[in-house]
Amino acid sequence: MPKKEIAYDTETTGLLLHTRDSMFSYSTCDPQGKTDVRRLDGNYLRVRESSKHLDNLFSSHSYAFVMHNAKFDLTATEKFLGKKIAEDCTIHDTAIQAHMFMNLHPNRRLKALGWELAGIDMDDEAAVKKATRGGDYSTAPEGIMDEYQERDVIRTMVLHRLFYPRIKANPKFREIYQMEMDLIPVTMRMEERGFMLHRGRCHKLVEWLQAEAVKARRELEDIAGWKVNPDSANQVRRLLFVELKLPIIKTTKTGMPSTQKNEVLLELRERTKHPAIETILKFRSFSRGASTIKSYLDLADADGLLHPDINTCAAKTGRESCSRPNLENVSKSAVLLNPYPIPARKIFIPRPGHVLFFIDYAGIEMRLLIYYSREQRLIDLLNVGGNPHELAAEIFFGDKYRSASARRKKVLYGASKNANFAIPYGASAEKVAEALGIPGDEGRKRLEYYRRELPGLVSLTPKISARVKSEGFVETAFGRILKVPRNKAYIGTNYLIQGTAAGILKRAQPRVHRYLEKATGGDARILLPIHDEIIIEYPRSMLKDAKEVLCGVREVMIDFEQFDIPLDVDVEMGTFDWEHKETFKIGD
DNA sequence: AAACACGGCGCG
DNA sequence: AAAGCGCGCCGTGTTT
Repeated sequence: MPKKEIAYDTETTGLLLHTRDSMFSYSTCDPQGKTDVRRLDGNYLRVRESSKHLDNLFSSHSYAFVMHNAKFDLTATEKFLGKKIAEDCTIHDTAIQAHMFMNLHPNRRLKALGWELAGIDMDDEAAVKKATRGGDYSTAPEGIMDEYQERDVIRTMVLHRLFYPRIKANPKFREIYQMEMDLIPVTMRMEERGFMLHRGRCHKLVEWLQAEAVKARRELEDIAGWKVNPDSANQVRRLLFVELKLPIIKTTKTGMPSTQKNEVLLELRERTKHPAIETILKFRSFSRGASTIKSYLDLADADGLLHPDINTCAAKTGRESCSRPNLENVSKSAVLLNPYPIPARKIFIPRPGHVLFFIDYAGIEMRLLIYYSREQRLIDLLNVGGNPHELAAEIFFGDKYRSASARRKKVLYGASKNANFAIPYGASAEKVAEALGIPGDEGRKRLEYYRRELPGLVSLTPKISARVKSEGFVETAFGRILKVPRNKAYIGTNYLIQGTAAGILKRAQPRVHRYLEKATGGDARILLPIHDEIIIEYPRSMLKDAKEVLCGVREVMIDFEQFDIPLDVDVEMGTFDWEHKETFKIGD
């Protein structure tokens, strides 16, 4: 039986649904534009009446719910009703619909789209903001909220009627949209489960970092002779480039001398050895680390669990993002070029009785570059398990590479790998030479030879760029259209690779979720996706089966018929925390 | 007090 | 003309 489409929107006291906030009202709108606003607060009779209505709405299974950011409304509703609903209800998401046609749009908020696409005035939001004055929306006068909520469901229904027919009309779009809808309940279970913090370790680390930051700041003040704030780029500029007269290495987009770490401070440290540089590097790293970890503590629930907001359709390329907190950028203990790394991954631990598994796609970026380049020699190489960077090293350095010592080989291999990534993205001969660590004219020759050997990779960006200039978009292997700014056509290569990798991981997640459900009864669960990897929490009691289970996970992750290159994953296990990983062999 | 732009920085 | 791109979050400093 066809379901009746109904727009649905919830109002909550804030954004942290798994810790402090909750839903206090909701609204609906039918296809004829008839709206209904109901409060879940106030007197007992009203609460009882609305709760019953809400429960019936989701129990009847006769509606298709149209939402803008469905994951949020579904989470709020599940929390309120105290039961799972996401898996069995039919949903639409106008934020995801909008992304499919407007991936470059800077602000896909409901209000903005309603105004731009349907001329619906945004004054209702201003009225609510004014009425609440810093408090949450449950404190606004109900009359003002009624108007606001009515308009929001109308906006949602209008957007749906605008976008959805265009999706329905195109089989590829239908598949992509369905994939996005399938990802929503799976993502909800990750957010709900949460990632556990070791709070004792957090406190210790914060204390140490704060003390170190204070020390570094004092050292800097002694060197400078005034109270320079190392967090102020302006003050650091004055110290380094006016008072100490150090050379300006690069400028910011507004033309000011830059003081950033990788390209400026580390270079200045190398060149001048000035002690001020060291204290700035220390202070910035330690103080940033302290406030980041404090924010983790602040966001954790009573059990020490972090429940991030995983936005499944955030980036212009179709990638996901993560916030409150962002668990995609938790710093590692050691990273090339970082003299003062913060070991933040040590404070993330598996739940008691569990271990972590990290499953990441092996070399997916290079594999996709090769796939899109149509360079048959490299496609064949991947299919026999060869290493494209090894081949690149032989092309660049020939016998000099083959007969080098193991130590020297490593250096040449690393350089070749860098150049091998630079070239398909359109690097100039100068940049290739720089990557290889050889003079410019020599680089030109090597690149010429590389072009004769592997023309596909060299012409990849020029080809994509020409296409972007004429069409304004790239199309991934899954048929997703990604608009690319025409005045920066060369970034099309990046959009294509990043967007395709995102499509792979997004399709993998529901498969892995279902597989783990079947194989472990849901005892092993996905905690988080991070662009080309997923983190799984796995019960120790089932470790004897882990090899087999992870083989199954691998199978479903690499099963994509649209590619004529093979995909593969690397598996690591963390018994202690997110930092300490060891290779986990699943092969025979 | 709140909103914004900017520079800076972590990850993939 | 070009080794690239994508995020979220922090603190500073200014504007409203």
